[in-house]
Amino acid sequence: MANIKDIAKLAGVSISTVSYALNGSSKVTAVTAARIKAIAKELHYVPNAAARNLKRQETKIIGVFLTNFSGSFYGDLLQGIKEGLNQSGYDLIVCSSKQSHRLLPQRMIDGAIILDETFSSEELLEYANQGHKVVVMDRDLDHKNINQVHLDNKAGATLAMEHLIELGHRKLYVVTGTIGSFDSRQRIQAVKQTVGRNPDMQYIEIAGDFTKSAGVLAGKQITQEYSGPAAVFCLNDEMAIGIYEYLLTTNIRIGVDIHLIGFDNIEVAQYTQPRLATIDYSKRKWGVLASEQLLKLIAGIEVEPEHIYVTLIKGKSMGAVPIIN
Amino acid sequence: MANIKDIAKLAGVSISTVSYALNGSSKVTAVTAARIKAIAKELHYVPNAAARNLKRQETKIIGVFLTNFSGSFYGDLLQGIKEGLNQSGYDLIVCSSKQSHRLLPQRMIDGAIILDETFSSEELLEYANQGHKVVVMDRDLDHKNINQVHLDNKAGATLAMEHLIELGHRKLYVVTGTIGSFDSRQRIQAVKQTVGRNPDMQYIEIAGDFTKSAGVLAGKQITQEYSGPAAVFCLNDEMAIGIYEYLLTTNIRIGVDIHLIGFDNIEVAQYTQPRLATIDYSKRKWGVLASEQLLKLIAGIEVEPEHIYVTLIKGKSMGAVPIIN
DNA sequence: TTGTAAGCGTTATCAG
DNA sequence: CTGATAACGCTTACAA
Repeated sequence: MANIKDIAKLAGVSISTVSYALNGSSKVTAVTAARIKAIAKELHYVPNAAARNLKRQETKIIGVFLTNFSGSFYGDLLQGIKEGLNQSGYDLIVCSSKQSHRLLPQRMIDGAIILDETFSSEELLEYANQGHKVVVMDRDLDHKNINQVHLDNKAGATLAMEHLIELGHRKLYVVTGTIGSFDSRQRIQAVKQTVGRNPDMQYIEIAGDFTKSAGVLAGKQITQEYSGPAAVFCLNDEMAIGIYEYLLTTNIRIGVDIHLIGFDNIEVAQYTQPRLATIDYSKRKWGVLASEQLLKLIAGIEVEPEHIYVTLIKGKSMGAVPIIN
Repeated sequence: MANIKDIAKLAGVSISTVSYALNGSSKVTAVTAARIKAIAKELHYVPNAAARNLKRQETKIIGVFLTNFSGSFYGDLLQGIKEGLNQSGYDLIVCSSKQSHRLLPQRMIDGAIILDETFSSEELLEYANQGHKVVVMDRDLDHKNINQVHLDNKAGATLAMEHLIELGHRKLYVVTGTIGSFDSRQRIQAVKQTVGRNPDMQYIEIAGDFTKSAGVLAGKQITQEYSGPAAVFCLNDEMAIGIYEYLLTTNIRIGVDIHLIGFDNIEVAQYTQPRLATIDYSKRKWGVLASEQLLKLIAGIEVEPEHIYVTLIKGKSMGAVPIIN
């Protein structure tokens, strides 16, 4: 592990000259700079990040925090974030687990992008109070060191609701997300608004938690109570897949007896048969926007909270109710 | 951003006393320690990682490097790695991109787990030569600072081959992975061995790259050449899904006309209809093992390279060839 | 153009 | 039990 001292000794110059040479300062002759660089290369010199970070008071690393690594959900999102950051010379690291929260307050990263329920909002506000920069994608937080980029949940849920109402559905199950989840709450709120405008609708809420197994459970419950066509709005695709999978084991037909619509348009959604109706949005763009917001926050540029637009994807999993005369 | 100096000033003690107190040394009275801790908490003191890393010459962070973030492939694997590491007080960060390679030589991480084709083996060997600790999961590298944990590719490919031969198949397509991929090469080798033992087999290789779109292309080619039942062994599930998806748009029936088997048992494999036959293994265990190997490497404990065992998962995508008399 | 030296925030050795 | 002080490796005024 060579350091600038070693190089200085070998080159017969002082460490500051080495530092200047390696950082391309014009304060040093082209010849000595070349000589120093040659020696550095030969010694396989790599600057020590800890020392440099300590001096510069920044790491040029941004952390993205996820509740977990599973689910095909995050691929494009992370890709988007990475693109945004790399362009500006920042590196991206992805973290998941309570103990890695420390990376932010300990200043191992210059900022954080949060999509992680294991952070409490109090915790985030405290970090923000200490001057740490944060972008949240999964909650609503007002602080000068926090920016937010949200999905347009209200629009998405409303699109889904209007679609199924248009298809004639009047009996509706809604499988909710984790209690306390921002996205879940916003979606439920929009659902209730739409239901409120359609007084002839029967509305049944099933508590879920965004996981596939919650979907399976919901599927069981719905099957047991089955008494004619019903629409099921799962607040994410993962749970819709759970229901789908469960219904395959019964003789209830999806898109005929039970009608399904999800949210997120995850990859598997297109492989189900019939195709899962769902709400789509650009996960990549969501990520790009989040990274941009964080970089602006770090640079001290003020920004407005932003929204990601959503669209309806129709699928045979959500069919029309036959009109009964 | 309070530091120990601030605390020392407020507590009326020296910085070394503060350091001892905060690190729970017995060299300091319980009362002063308590007083110092109280002040630290009040100031929201958090030790600066850069300074600590610089002094300690370690970061207690391990980096996992992936070629990309997409694909539902990595969830369980990362979960396994994380569990292994967290137990030993290490944090996990996940990286992807050429520029983040720097984290290893710059000593921002104490070691790396590689599942990333963007690292050349030469690059890894150079890091190893500099004393950096690495575990590789995607290649074969012999160095005292590198450990390896591989899938039993040979066994997996052989299982797949024996299965399809047993079902009567004599015409075989193999869709390969990325050229130069260790897993792909090992699997092809096993395939060729089995083919060699069955001289009546017709063997056609289609170059792929482990992506779904490569599968779609392969599907097209196979369809064009179609002249009776054939088995297709895709060297990963992702490509098998590509073929599956393409065949759905044709009137060729999977498991009847074209018989498919993949490798990995990714999540979507169970949603295809008919179910995709594939080779399964515990991705979580693979991760746990990799983290254990890395920690041992760091601790200076010698270990043997390890293998992950694989099993065959049958599926209706791979049916029997009707016996023609 | 190059060298000296201070400082980033910790930890740890050595005196007191 | 507590306090100076050096050291970790680097950057950067300031001096020569």
